[in-house]
Amino acid sequence: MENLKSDPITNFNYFRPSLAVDGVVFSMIENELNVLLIKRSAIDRSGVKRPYFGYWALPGGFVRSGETTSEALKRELLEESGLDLVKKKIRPYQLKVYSDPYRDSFNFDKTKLPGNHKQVISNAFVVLLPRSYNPIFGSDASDAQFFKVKDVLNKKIENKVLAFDHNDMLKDALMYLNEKLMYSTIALDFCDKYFTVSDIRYVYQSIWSLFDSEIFVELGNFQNKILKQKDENGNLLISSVPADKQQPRKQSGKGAPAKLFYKSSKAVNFSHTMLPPKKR
Amino acid sequence: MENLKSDPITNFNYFRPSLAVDGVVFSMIENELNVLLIKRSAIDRSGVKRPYFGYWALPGGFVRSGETTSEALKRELLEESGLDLVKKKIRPYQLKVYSDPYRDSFNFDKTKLPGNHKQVISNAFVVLLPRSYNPIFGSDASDAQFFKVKDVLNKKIENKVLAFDHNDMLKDALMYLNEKLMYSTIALDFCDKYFTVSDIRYVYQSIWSLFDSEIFVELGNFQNKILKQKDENGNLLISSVPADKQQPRKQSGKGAPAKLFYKSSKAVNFSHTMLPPKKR
DNA sequence: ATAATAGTGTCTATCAGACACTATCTT
DNA sequence: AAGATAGTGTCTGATAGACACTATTAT
Repeated sequence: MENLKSDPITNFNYFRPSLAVDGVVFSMIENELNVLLIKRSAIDRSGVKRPYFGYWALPGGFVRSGETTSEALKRELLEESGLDLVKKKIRPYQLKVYSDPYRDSFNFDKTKLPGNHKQVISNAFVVLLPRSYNPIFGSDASDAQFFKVKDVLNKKIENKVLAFDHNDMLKDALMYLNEKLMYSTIALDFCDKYFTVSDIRYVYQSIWSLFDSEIFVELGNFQNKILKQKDENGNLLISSVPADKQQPRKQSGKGAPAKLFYKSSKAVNFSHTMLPPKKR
Repeated sequence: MENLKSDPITNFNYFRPSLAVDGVVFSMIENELNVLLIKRSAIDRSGVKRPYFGYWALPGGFVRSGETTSEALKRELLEESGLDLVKKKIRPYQLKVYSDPYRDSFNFDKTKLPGNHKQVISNAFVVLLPRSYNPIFGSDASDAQFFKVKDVLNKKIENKVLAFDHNDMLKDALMYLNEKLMYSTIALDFCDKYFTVSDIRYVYQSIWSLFDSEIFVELGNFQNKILKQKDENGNLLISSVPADKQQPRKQSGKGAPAKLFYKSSKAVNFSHTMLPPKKR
């Protein structure tokens, strides 16, 4: 009964679970939504492979004493994948708590008394990386890799599914992202300091496509709308960089070079709606 | 070092915090948003008053072994206030995790080594009660009472503030509610099986008023809009009860009796937007 | 009758979607 | 020149806000 304690007031036994964090780290790579996965490869002292050995999983780990869950996430991401959210000033979004006692089924032994199994409760986060910050992409021999979300959803990964309940976490994170895209300026999290309208448009296009493959975000209408977005004081959401300071194009590609924009400093509390197009 | 454990793989000490739940339970009482609070009155064995003795706090308690956080919340609400979410089929919404090591400052002793203080991590929920389900309201001598949210925000309660970080939880819950009102059909959670359009309108009116006292939800436009809300298959969000089955008015009041409506069974995934009015 | 609430209809400004057209780049 | 992407403008139908007007109740 190692994780049961007696409450001095109630005399009820309450317990101290293992508290974990997991991160659903998204990145736009070549205008497609990708998610960071870590290959599980731990073996314990007695030589036994740990649960879901060889499976891909979301990055994460256990919260330590004196840490917030958000701090734990940042530490684990740095350790497991080299992503430095603090340095890059990237703020993780709290997604949900996953607390089903059976969620870590390998650790759950029904024959034991309550409290004698290891119940792992996880606080999941969503992390959005700006376009240019992708220290992992390319080093293909690594345990940490980005995968196209579409491929993960279609089970086109080793062992088909993710470890534990990480498939649920991914789906919940996508729902979260889909909603936030519509009713906040979170799409700009995927952009660098300077960005083009197309950069934003592809964020919407790629994510909405996951929910409805028919959706097409028309370029003209998107520009018309996004360039006019203002807050209640009339401040524009994005402003174009002065003509003389326009940087050379970032991606060498065909077509005319796009104007560079920057996000208004007031865009934090920017209420804005961008709904998927309805056909007429 | 009672709540430190050694991880067999990493040799890192990780810890097992106390995991709590708290509920921000809202109820529309006389067309105003109210929140359920519990008066803290516990004294421990040695006769010492527990932290924030005499303060009002959100209902909640510790998660037990084998429980999900949501189950713990339901149990605590039943114990502390008699609210039976299971029986009434009311589903709590996960709000956030509060994990600041200093959040329970009375239990935090900076002179002790890390791991030797009691770090309490809480998973907060939002609960919306339907209009007619209010077993507490009226029994004024109780430790559990509903307060007008406006009064709590204006510190018009005993000791002015809530216990712990419950003021933050309340504010976060209001932000959550405000957003969900706009982009989901969550307002109907406050309604009974049969309800009037005014019932819904007052939900919006009272909550939006907390954010902007100028806001006035015009009756005619609200009716025009809400009665036309359809999902992608053309199903109406709410339908009127057939004329012969219209119940007698619930609240005796002035004015014409309102038609009763019911929520479409398909309203769960109903995407709908109801934004606060912009002046013209 | 009067006040209060419920409900419908209409006018108008704004906005979203479709799409034409121009501009600027690479190959 | 051809193809591709960027960006602007216009037409049209839908919608939101303002508000008039009717209906139905209690007092």
